[in-house]
Amino acid sequence: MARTTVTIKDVAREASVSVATVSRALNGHENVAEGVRKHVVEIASRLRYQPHAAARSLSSRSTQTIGVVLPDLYGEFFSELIRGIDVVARAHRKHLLVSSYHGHPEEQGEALRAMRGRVDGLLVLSPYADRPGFLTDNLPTALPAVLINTQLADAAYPVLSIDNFGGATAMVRHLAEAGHQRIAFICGPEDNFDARERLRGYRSALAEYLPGAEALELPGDFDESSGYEAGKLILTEKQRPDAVFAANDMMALGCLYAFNEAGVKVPTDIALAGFDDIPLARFVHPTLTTMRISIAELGGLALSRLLQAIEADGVADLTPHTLAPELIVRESTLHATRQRAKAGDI
Amino acid sequence: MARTTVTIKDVAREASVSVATVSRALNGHENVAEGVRKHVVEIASRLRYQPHAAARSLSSRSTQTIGVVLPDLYGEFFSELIRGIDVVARAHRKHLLVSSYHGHPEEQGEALRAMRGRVDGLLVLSPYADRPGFLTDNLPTALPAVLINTQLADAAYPVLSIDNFGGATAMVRHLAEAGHQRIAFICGPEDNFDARERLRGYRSALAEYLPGAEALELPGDFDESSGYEAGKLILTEKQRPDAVFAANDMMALGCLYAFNEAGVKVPTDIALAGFDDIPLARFVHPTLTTMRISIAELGGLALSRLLQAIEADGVADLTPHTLAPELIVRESTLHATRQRAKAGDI
DNA sequence: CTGAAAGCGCTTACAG
DNA sequence: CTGAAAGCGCTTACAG
Repeated sequence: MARTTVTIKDVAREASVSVATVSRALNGHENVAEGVRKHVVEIASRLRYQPHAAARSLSSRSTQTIGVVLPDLYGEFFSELIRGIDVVARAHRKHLLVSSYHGHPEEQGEALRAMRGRVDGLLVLSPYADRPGFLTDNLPTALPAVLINTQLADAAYPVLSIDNFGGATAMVRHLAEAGHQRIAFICGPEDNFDARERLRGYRSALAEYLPGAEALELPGDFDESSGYEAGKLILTEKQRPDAVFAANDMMALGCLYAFNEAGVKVPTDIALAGFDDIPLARFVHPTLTTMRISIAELGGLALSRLLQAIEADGVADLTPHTLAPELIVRESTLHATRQRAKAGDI
Repeated sequence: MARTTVTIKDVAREASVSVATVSRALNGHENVAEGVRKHVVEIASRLRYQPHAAARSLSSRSTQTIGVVLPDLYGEFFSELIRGIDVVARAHRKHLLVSSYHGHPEEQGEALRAMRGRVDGLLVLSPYADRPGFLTDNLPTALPAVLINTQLADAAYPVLSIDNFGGATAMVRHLAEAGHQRIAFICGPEDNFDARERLRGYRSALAEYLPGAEALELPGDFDESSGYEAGKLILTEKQRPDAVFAANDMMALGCLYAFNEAGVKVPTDIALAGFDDIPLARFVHPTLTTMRISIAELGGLALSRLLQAIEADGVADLTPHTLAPELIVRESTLHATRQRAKAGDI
């Protein structure tokens, strides 16, 4: 295999110059005679020469790639996040090395450590980031990193996140102002930072806007089926809630399905709201009120910040950056008061 | 930055052995005295030594990483595909370098070429794969590759794909057997291989099962909104179809929304079927009849095949492998004849 | 079982 | 503007 591959030496020989000159010519350095440059470029392309990335990385100490370490690669959230990262990466001609670890701290530690020599910086979304020593033990020395949706005791790394707390608060407030008195909440996974923050927002807003109202919290895991189960559970409550706030849209859709099945009308019998504003939120019947968060933007901003840190030779701007979700009112909460849906929705 | 990083030399010095011995000890070679091995391992871990991937790749001629080149990183399909690939990659402790090119042939060519020295093999999903010379011009020499969902004139590379043609045929047959006479089809993007195959299947099955029936093909691009538009268009047909087959579920959902909006009942007034069996297909009302395809499995199989080729030093098994979709009958086509939904659906 | 040395394919001061 | 040489951090025959 190696035999068939052309190296910088082959180009140098063919062009009758030194490998140093080939390197300079191909990398666009100034100090190469124009004629020589052209000649080298031509030979290189004729030979289909492609620099060996590992060799280049080793000597230039730069990989032109960014490591992205996530709990999972699957699902709307990660998919969107990766998309946002990808857009910025492509604009800067960076490669993306992705890694998932599916919830094992050791596995993630390993994933993090294995990044040495592979990437110029790291984007990490980790529920373990706040464990004492986790990051310092596992992040390769001197590798700039930006954390996403993470809580961090000390500001050792830049953190970019969604204001889930504020978003949940705003939704509860919307429901309360619409006249709902008994608002149930379908929780997300307990080990999920966003989910915890949304729950915290629900509780806090309940205390603020509906003092004295009892919290009704149903378990959920962000999947439709858990929303479906929660929906069925809600219908068995002796004192049925008049509104349901699901910690994400997928669960809201599952819940909606349970209501449909039972003949319970949304929003006439009960209001329903989600979180995320996934594309389908506007295609279900009734259309779903939700909080819009721009996951792609989050990913893009995180990478931009990381790129800055890399440029600055590892010196990062540690100011935390928080993205505010936007309330999107649609049909599913439009009963009590006559609010109008936002324009722009189909 | 470089200063703070510990290399194999540091470990060797600290352990009072040669770098060669450190290398052998850490890589689990047999020919190292047990005591020495332990000692070296201990020093290495105390120093938090982590081998530099680029250096290792360069000398061992192996990167332990797989390149995944896709049109896009976003959406249900790619997300699932990456997930399937990820599972197998993790099992084999391979890293994943992902790359998207959003429809530009030149950009994809560049992405492909840039893989030299970064990966041990390539998984590629490309609409340009059948262009003469595209692959040979751009695939780094001697890099094993497996193509996904691609048509290839010559069997130069292994190809793994979904039997979209067969799936579409089966769906049309299902609709025809249920008594539908006039079946409309909402197409996917023209440059999409799966979409073209499904269209081909629709046409072929129409000719076979409903000879004489007129084909009614609506444009679409796999997004909900195009399905919504197609749905509205269908309702304006002077001779309204009694069934609609959308080239994917997302469009079927958009179409369903248009029908709902117009007060047209599914399946009473018109039957509706999709393709893909996305999770939401069973959560809409009515639940959606569709063809289930296991994208994750496709990705996993593709990587397994690639891993084999790499093991075999680039000698690949060129037998094409095709995954058959499975017909999932749900409520949206359950009018004309009294078929029962498959068990296992919520 | 161990070390010295060559080599992987580049880049980059250093001279000229 | 150009080349010879050192070096990036590893691995792996080759001797011993």
